[in-house]
Amino acid sequence: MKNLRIATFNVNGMRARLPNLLAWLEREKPDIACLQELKSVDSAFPAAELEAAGYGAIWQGQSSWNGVAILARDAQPLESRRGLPGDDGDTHSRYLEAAVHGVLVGCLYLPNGNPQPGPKFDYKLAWFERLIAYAKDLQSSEHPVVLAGDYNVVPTDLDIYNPRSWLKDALLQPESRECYQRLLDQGWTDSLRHLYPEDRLYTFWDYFRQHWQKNSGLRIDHLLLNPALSPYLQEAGVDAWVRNEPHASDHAPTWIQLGSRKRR
DNA sequence: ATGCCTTAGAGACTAAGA
Repeated sequence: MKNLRIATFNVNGMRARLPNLLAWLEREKPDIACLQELKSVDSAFPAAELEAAGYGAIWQGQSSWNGVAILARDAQPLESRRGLPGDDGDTHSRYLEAAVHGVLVGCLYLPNGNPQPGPKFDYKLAWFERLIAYAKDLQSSEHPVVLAGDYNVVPTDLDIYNPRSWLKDALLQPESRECYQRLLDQGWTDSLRHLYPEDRLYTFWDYFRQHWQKNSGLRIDHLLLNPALSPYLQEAGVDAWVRNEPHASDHAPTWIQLGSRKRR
């Protein structure tokens, strides 16, 4: 495995965030970037600007909400799937998958699920079940696979500054956490948690109550590796500086560095 | 229970986010 950096970044509006996105790509130069919450239609995707920055892309847009994309540095992602199987009536743009730089990359935007209980929470859990069912074959694949994106799940209380005011939120519900754990139990590696088992690492800080300034964050953007890929995990982190920029998304890019197989 | 803030897209506001 050659050195490869794979990142996931919920941009929260592609149009509003394009300058921030380009500045991040220029500085960090990820080889692969999974984007979520484009909030714009396919025809508005800034393919030319990304091309000029050195990135090929595929995207699945949607007006106003959702939307996912996969960017590849000096390459064109080879699309292998758009949309999860299991519900032909699901119109949300939340899953895109491609072969890039020798890795199969699943880019996902899992439903938020608020308010709960209610139909949105039901949709979240149903979508999660479809992901778990679909991920089973990817997990056992002999090809390297990463499932990267905004999972909208705070896996444990270590992944949030203080759960107290979030106890009724869909991101912390036992059902949401149970789904995430059941996905991991298939044999996926949660990259950041694997490398930093006891650290408080956040990927999202909401716009309210000066949560960024107080580092009141949540870890909800995850990169999951199958056993064919996990031996090559070398480093992982969060580009928190992006969250501190003017006009920032409420998420920061989260990344892994792959390289030669780690000695054990 | 809700605001706190920000986005998109419509239309002078609403829905949604997490």
